Amino acid sequence: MPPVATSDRRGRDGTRTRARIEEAALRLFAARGVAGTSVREIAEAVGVSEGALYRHFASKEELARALFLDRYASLAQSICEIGQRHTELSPRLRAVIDFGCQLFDDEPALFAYLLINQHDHLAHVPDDPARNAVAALAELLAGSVDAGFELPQPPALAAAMALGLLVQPAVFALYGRLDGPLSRHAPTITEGVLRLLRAPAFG
Amino acid sequence: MPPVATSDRRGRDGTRTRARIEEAALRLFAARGVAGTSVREIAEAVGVSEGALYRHFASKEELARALFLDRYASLAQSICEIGQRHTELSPRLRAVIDFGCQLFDDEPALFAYLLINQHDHLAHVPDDPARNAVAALAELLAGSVDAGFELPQPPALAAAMALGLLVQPAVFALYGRLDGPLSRHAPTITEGVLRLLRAPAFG
DNA sequence: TGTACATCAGTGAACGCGCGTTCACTGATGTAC
DNA sequence: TGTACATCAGTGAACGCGCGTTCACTGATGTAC
Repeated sequence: MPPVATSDRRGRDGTRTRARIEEAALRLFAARGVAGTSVREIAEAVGVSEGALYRHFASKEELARALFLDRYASLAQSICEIGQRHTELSPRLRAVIDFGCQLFDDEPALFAYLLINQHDHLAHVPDDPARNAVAALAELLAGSVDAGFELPQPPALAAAMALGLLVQPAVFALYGRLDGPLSRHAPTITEGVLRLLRAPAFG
Repeated sequence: MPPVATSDRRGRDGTRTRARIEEAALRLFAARGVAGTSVREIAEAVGVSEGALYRHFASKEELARALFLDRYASLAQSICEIGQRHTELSPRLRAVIDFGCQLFDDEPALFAYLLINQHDHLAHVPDDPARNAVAALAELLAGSVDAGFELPQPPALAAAMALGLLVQPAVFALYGRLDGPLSRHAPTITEGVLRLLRAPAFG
């Protein structure tokens, strides 16, 4: 019998536990903040001892950071894939805004966690568009300047403003200043970004 | 001799100390976060004992909240005043964006503190435009729909998108993704908001 | 196949440190008469 | 004006609690031969 591959191990494989720790931590961190969540609470939510947590993460802080960097990277990945599926600016924007709104509606805890804790981890995110959602978004814009569009300058400012048109409504939705699922507003947001980036008809 | 008015007391008046505590706390909270700043550090920065701090604030958490609510209210106040100085939408937008950029450049710690800690305190901000900067901004937009403008709907979404055009560039500036003082970009941001809110020439 | 050993996810109790907070006290200033 | 008392900002030492983290141990599973 050939040696069993590592990924096929059942009882001794902690992959599933690690995933459950991440899920519970994400939910608790989003709801009460990292400082407001104790290791005891995470362990209790998962149903393991506190010590078990340290088999998977060196510290609570490392858990919070790994969580942020992982999720942020997979967000970046999704944006890059949108760039591969569409080449022109309009459909790219439509797709990425639809995706962002849907993500917000489907996983509010993930969105809230990324939003609230960006300030603690953003400095540790690489510039690589494959792992950095903002870099991926900037590339999406700069890499597809079609006829009829004239991005505000510098490009980083154009990216910031376009992102703001999506993120700030999400923040409003998070705090109840904006009603309903965010997806409902996706067309208006898309229209707003198009207006922003479109070359004005006049001088 | 008539009794001395309370506000004229010198040695027993803690007003100055309270202000110094707020200044030091704002600076430290902005740099290291509320959880990352101890009461000992604040007291040391001010040059008083830890106990003295509790003459002015019931707890560290109350200090953080009072700081947020006060500063947020005075921001709202400034926006309201802009609404009184200008009646049409264009000059209002220009003035409020100039003001916001200038504030960011002049008091980065204040801006960072409000930005980073909004998620902890926003739920405790009243809806009154005199104390709520976002409500003040919404009023500024909704209360001056001139010819040539047609705000996206609902009004809260228009306010969110307009705010995003200013706040997200500020976030980028904070993390070094956008160069130079924010004021340098104020004209482009203003132009962006105008494009967003202006009725499209077509359909 | 059977036996001895290795690996490692998870346990559970304990540790100790840093934290926010308290409190009896001081001394300067203000008030009453 | 002088004296006795009240007020209150600030002191500094102490407290104790909750926290993140550690560690010797267990037991299920995998490997060698």
